[in-house]
Order: sequence, then C-alpha cells, then structure tokens
Amino acid sequence: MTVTLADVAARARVSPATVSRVLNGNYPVAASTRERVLRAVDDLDYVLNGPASSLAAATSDLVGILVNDIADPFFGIMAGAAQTQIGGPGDGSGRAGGEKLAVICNTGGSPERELTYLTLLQRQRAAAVVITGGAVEDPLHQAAISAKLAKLADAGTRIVFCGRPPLPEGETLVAALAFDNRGGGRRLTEHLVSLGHRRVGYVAGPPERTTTRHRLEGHLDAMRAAAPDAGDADRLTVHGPYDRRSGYEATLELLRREPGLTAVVAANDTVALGACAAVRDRGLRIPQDVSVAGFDDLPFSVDAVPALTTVRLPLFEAGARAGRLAMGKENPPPGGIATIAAELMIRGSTAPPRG
Amino acid sequence: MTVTLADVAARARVSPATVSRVLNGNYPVAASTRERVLRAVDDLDYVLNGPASSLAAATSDLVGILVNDIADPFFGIMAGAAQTQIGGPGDGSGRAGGEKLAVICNTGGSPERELTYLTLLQRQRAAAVVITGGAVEDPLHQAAISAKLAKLADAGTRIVFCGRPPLPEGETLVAALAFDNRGGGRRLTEHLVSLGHRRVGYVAGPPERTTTRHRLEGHLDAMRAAAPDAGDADRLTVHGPYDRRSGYEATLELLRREPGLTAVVAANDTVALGACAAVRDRGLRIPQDVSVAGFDDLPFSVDAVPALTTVRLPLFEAGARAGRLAMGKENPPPGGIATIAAELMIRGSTAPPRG
DNA sequence: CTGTTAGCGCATTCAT
DNA sequence: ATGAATGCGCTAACAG
Repeated sequence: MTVTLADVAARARVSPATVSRVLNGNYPVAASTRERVLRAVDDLDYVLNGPASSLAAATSDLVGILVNDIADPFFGIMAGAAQTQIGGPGDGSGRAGGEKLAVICNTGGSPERELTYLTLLQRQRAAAVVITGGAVEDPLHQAAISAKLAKLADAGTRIVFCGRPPLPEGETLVAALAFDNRGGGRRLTEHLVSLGHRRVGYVAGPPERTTTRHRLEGHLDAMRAAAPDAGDADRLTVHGPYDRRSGYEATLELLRREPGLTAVVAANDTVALGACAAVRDRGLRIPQDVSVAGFDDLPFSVDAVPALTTVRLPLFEAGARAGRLAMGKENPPPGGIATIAAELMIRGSTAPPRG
Repeated sequence: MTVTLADVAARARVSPATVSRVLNGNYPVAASTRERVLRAVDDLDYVLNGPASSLAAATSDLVGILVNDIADPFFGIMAGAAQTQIGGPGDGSGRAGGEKLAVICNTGGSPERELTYLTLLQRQRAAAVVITGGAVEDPLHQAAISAKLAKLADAGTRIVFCGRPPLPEGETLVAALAFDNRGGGRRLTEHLVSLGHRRVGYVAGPPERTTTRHRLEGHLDAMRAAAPDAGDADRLTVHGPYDRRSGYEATLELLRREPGLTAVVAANDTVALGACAAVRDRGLRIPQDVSVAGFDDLPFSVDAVPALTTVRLPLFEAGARAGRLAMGKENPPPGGIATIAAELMIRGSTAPPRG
C-alpha cells in the first residue's frame, strides 16, 4: 500500500542501503546509481518515513520555536524570521530534501505550557529549540525549565534564546540573544524628562515577567535621576497584560489617580494604542495635553495618529539570527550571550508638556 | 544512557506493553498497576520516544497549521486559535500526556513552500493539517496541491481549510471553512455608495489569489450596480502585496490617476493603514475629503484615527473551529463546506463625500 | 486485565 | 562504491 525504501531499492535494482545514502547525500554514491535511484523515487512517488528515519538516526529534523502569543506581531515577526533560516527555501519541486521542519508553538505565556511543549519537542527528539520572549521569574518554574533544557541539550538539542535573558547558570547550554529592554526603557523616559515631563504614568506588562521588569526598571531609573525625591513612581505605575485593553483601562486609572499627568509610557506599542484611545476619550489631545510612548516599534506604530514615539527592537534581524544559531549556521556570540541594542524612535506622539 | 520504555517496565515490574497502555490510556489497566507505572515513569524521568511511537503506530501526534505570513495578525489569530483546540491545556505537570503537537508552518504565500511543507508533514505522518488563507489560482499549483492533499488524506491525515475556498473537486477530502469575502466586499462598497461615493479607488491584494479576487469582485459588483455604465473601475484598481507600503503607494497612484477620488477601499486593514497615511501626506482629511475602508477588523483597526470602517471576520472563532475539525472534536459541516459570514463595521473613517 | 511475540521503515555498522 | 545484517523503541495483535 504505502511505498517504502525497499520498494525504491527494488525498482532501482540496488540495495536499501544505497537508496538511504542517496537520499541523505552524506556518503559517496556513483552518479549513475544516484540517477537511477532518484528516478525510482519519482516514479514511485516515494516519501521518506520521518518517524522511522528519526528512530534509526536518533535525531529528527524538527526545530521548535516557542512564542508567548502568536497573534501578537512581536512574536510573529521573530518566529517568521527564524523560520526563514530554518525551513530553507525549498528547491521548488516540493520534494523536500534535507530541510528542517520549523514549527511554531504557542505557549500563551504560561510556564506550564512552555514545559509541556518542551517535553513534546524532547519526545520528538527535536534538533533545536528557539525560545522567544521574556521569561516568568518564579524560581520554581525557572528551575523546572532549566532542568528540562539541560536534558534537551544533553540529548543533543541545540537551544537558543531570542529576546530572553540568559539562564542564571548554564550559559554554556544556550546561546542567548537578549534585548536591551532596560536601556531602551531608560532612554525613552529620559527623552520625556528632557522635554520637561515630571508626572509620567507607566502602564507596565504583567508582573513577574523579565521583559516587564526590565522595561519598568529603565523607566524608574530615568525618573529617579530626574527627580530623586519624587518617590511617587509606584503610584503612577499600573500593571496589566500586554494588550490594548489593558492600556486603555490602566490609562484611565492613571488619569484618575493623577489628573495632572503629562505623559504616559506604555509597556509596548499595542498597550500604547489603548492608552491613546483612553487619552482621547477623556477629551485630551496627543501630544499637546498628554504625550504617549510605546515600545517595540511594530509596523503599525508609525501609522498611529500622531505617529508613536517608541523604542525600536530589530525583531526580524534577531529572529533570523536565532534561526541561524539554531541551525549551527552561525557561531554563538562570545560567552553565549549577545545584547541586542534598542533604538529610540522619536515621533509625533511626544512633545513638551503644556507651558 | 537514555531511558526506554523497557526500563520503566522493569522498574514497575510489568511488561512493556502494559507501560505503553498506561501511557496511551486507550486500554483498560488496573488502577494499582497504573499507579506503579506512573511512579516508575516519574522516578526514571522517562520521556516517550516520539519517532519510535509514531513508527509503530503508523501515525503521529503532529498537526500542521499552514499560514501565508505569520507576522500578520490575520494569520496569527487564526493559528493561535486553532492551536488552543489542538495542543490541549496540558495538565500542568509538563509531563505531556496524549496531547497533539500543533505546529505552525509559514509558507510566505509561496505555493512551492506550501507543497514543501505538506511533503514534510506527510513525511512525519501528521495526524491532521489545517491550511489557512487564500489559495493561488494557478491551475498547475492547484493540481499539485490537490494531488498532494489526496495522498495525505489517503494516508489518514485529516485536512481542514480555514479561510480558503474548497477544492474544485474532492470536497470529500476536506472540511472547508470559507469566508464570505465577496459578500463582505460588496456590502462594504455598497455602504460607500449609499453615502454618495461614486469615484472609489480600490487597493487590491496580489493578483491570482482567491482572497484578492473575491474581495475585488464584491467591490466591483457594488460599483457596477451603482453606476452601470461607469466602466472605469479597472482604472481605479491597483494591485499590490498585503502590506502597509503597498497601501501607501497604491493610494498615491490612485490619487494621481483620479484627483477627484472621494473614497479608497483597501484589500485589508494593514493596507488601509498605509492608505490613510498616503491620504494624509497629500494634505487630505479622513473622512471629510477622502473616506478609507479596510477589511478583516484586526485589533488595531478600532484604534486608528479615525477608527477604521471595515469588514469583520471572526478569525479567532474560525481558527478554533478549524482546530476542532482537525481533531475530530466537531463534525464537518454539511457537504464539507461552511461559509463564514462577514460583518460590516461602520466607524469614523467613512462619511458622505463633500457636498 | 496482563504478558509474549512480531514487526513498523530506516540508518548504520561491517563486509566486500 | 555497494550489499547484508542488525537494531533503534515502541505498538498491536494474539494469547491467556
């Protein structure tokens, strides 16, 4: 019923071993023989049995890419970029040669699901795993993930972090591409401070996430430098999920707490969009009455009205690099860790506060 | 070195078969035995060998989700929704029970890569495949894809279309969830016509794609109904990729061709954002001078300024339903085909043309 | 309810 | 450069 390697061998009048060698191309085979085998493959419409192959070879061509939320372009861009380096462009025949199968796994930001996916990938003997986005800082989960990653690495799976800080220990296990969230956050708020803002609200992401904490710390650093004795930064910080609605509601709350607010900084661009809507619904103008700033510089941010001041992260480049690292096409950075710079993008949504 | 099922069996003092039955849970096993086995699994930190399991069972727990562009939330939302129905929430142990591994494959809209991914999934003996987004209409590729899908279906892989029109034949192979792109496009333009617009530009997607064609046809139907002898609809249609830049440039071009344009309809919301930017850069106001409309109702569309009139597609619901169909959790619609309604969302970006 | 027996389809020794 | 033989780790009959 289903065509096997043995069928191909019979038709090409060679041994199964030879067919295997032709298909994997990692062993010398006479050109004429190869020719014959390839023709038999096409004639019979043979498709390699992945599981059998993986079982025998004790390794598979699966590469996992873990993301927190695939509906968010922040992750979509990185994941898509990584996949371009892994899937290979194909040869146009649809025959599928030595390509890896890059697969994206949506954890929803839940550490449990993250672990489950890692186990699933371990079960599949994945060739590599790329983990994108910030981590949850709960020590229990940290330890569980570390242990799991150690096992994966031990089994020969390459591990790459993308937009995630390196593990406390175990730097040798993993190549990590970390974004400079703290520096970006600091420079963004410094920009506002330099414009004259002193009452700045901050809509943070979910607590316990590294990304949230780093961006917030950068913001607070800048605020403290500007007004060492202000001390009410906590009062002007609200946490919530990384979505539009959170930005909307948190901004209303901030405006309630501090009607004299002159600027709102959001944890990311999506949240910033919600913040903009809230500011407007309160009858305030951007940036004349309230400045608004985001983070990430997602594609839509430049089209906001006014265009959003934000911090640009080179998501595509980082994702592509992570993909290359996962494939072993590129050498890991020194010490296994590289920090990716974040660039301040000043646009129309920020301006000096009202005289 | 690596723990196998036999090791677990030995430690639990049962046969390998019993361990297998416990793990797969599809066969009666005494509670006490199960207990013992599970403990041995935990003690030994055993992880099932996926390839071996798939080889023996002649089927795997992989489910593929094909998307055109994962950086686009249109696909991200559907893919994420499908994954919620497939991956299962996990039991929180990270142990990974009977879950399927839902994997997202990014084709970049290229039929070749689509074929390659299908071959890769075929090679893995995937349990199901969900194909999202419109198809390319080239008959050669259509035939190649059809043939490949037939083989997959033949091998027991369930096939589900999501946001893609059904195959010309072979309805029995596939459950198809198709969006009412034509109807949505028609109602959107009818709305503009009813406001009084007659010179309406259209920024279409890439030619040869079903989604592009259906939306455009809906638009043209509505235009022709409004002005049967206008006949210059072609002149006011420009094709381009589904991205912001295309919307920007095409709109400038349309404004050049027809300075008297009172409205621009874009192939989707992302394109519409670019169109808005172009309109503004030309010194025109939205909607007073030019109305702009999009399609899809992506999350950011309501936050555009003014909020974007568009056509809402229930992307999450459709993706989730596709996921359930792929898992066999839900029965296919009658005839294998369901059309998903598209809802007109009238917001601030459209208004009557200037008196 | 549990144990025994046979492969699943391929990659890889080891020969030649 | 090629063929023959072996086993990867598991599931699925078939017994009992």
